[in-house]
Amino acid sequence: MMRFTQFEDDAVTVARNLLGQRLVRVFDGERLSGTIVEVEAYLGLHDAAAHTFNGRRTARNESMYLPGGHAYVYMIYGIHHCLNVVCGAAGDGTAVLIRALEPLEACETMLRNRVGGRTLRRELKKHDLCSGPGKLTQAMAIDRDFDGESLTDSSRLWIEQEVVSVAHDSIVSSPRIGVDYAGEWAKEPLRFFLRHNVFLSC
DNA sequence: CTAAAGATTGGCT
DNA sequence: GCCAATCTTTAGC
Repeated sequence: MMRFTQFEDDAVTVARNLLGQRLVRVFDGERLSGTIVEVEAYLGLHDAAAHTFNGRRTARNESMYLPGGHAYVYMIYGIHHCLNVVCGAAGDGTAVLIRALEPLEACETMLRNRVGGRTLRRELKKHDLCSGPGKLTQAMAIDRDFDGESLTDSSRLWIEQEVVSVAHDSIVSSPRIGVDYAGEWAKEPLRFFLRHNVFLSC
């Protein structure tokens, strides 16, 4: 197994390279994992959709200024957590949001985590497990405690390099989701996902 | 101090 | 397609 460590590139490069790699979380001594199938790039201080826009620096987004390879985890809508991988050099404020996974290992545990957090009435299918940024963090029990975690050193959260890389022409791009407040930046094709994949958020 | 909004999700019409 | 849930963060006064 090779750990993925190429986090120092720009966010778009990292975003594209992360597709097809495996996010691994050790939870209660068990390996939970999934293939990354959907991501979004946030380009830093000049990107109106990024939390670091205009150099904004607060307690919440501080870890987004760490060197590439660290996690930036924040709570959204008071309910969900979102997992980002910081890119570039220290101070860049760039990151990639992990938006969806194809569940691979310990699906039963991830299912339990999903149902446990909030009561769901309908039965959860495999494609409902990690098909959104808030869903995958709930399935993998990732919260603010992981903010600033080093994905190159951590023994509970990291990314593994798959042997076979994703074909260039199977990567599709679109505008990012839920960033309408960002004006022209909302239109930039900075969401990347695997074509025809069943496990996407939308 | 107060208010408003948010890189979402699930349930209901 | 619409809307509530739920609460932290941030901007503004």
